[in-house]
Amino acid sequence: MKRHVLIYGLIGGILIAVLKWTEYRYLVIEHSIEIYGGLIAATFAVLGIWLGLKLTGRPERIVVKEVRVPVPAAQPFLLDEKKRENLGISPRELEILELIAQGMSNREIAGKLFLSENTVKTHSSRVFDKLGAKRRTQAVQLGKEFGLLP
Amino acid sequence: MKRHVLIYGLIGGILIAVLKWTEYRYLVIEHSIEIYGGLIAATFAVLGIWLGLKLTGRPERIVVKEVRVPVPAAQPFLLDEKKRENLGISPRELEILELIAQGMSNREIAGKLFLSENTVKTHSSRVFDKLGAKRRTQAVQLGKEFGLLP
DNA sequence: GCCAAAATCACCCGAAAGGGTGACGACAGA
DNA sequence: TCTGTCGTCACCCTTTCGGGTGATTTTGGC
Repeated sequence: MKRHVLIYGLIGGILIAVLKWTEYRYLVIEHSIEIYGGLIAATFAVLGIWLGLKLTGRPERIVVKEVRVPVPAAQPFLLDEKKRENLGISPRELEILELIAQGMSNREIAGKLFLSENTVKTHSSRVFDKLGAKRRTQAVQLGKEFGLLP
Repeated sequence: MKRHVLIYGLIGGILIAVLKWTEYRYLVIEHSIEIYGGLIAATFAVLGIWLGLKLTGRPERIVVKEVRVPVPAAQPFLLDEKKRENLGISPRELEILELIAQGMSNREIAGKLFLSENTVKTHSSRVFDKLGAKRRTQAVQLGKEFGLLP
């Protein structure tokens, strides 16, 4: 987690240096200040969002205490936290499983979660193993049966 | 978790110090463009972080005690035949899609339906095309949304 | 501060999936 | 009869998956 902040600062510093350098080259042009400011704003906004996403960390999920009460129908789906832990599936792994269930490829998941594709593959492999699935479609099916997916 | 905030603040302070230092060096030459850019950078960084936090914002909500565990509640599921024809999906293609949704591989489907694997692949390719899916997991997801799958 | 679990990433390799094309027979409807 | 759809199958090629192994870094609990 520390690394992200460091990277953030580093990139920020580099950007500042670059901008400063370009500043001297293009300052003569009219309205360049606006462009300069816009660039800074955009980059820092993106970086900030990235940092913010990183900082939010793991999605804490709702814990379900099982009490068997018959209910008519129509549930908004509540994650069976107990089942998840029984199967030894980590929150992150479940997160990957959810994205798989939405039909995303490993590469897309990696992009969405700011991960390398290899990491996504590791997570998915583990979750397949824990679910006893051989394919991602099967993992999704099993995940639904186990109450891990809506 | 608080430590990260502290580190971030620390680095922020260092950055501010550095900026201030450079400010003193160049203030006399170029009129406070650094301050301008720095301010923009800072505000947008903060804004971005805030946005990032808001986007995925959940400050560790936990625990729902005594949750009603829903009983099946008998949702019959009726195939949306109209939708199927709208999409131009043939019955056979839907049959393959259903087996895909159950997590079966092309080979397994071929075995179950006494078909060649190639045939299964053609059917699945066609159904993916008609659904606008690139992957079988996505096809399953879309199939459910379209009311073609339970 | 140490330890275990979790998360991250890399590399290799074989299997599975998917895209594209072409083909052929059956069958229904014009 | 002709045409269009459906179902069937083949071949080639690229991409994606999944298994296996090993490694480092974070994190949380004690």
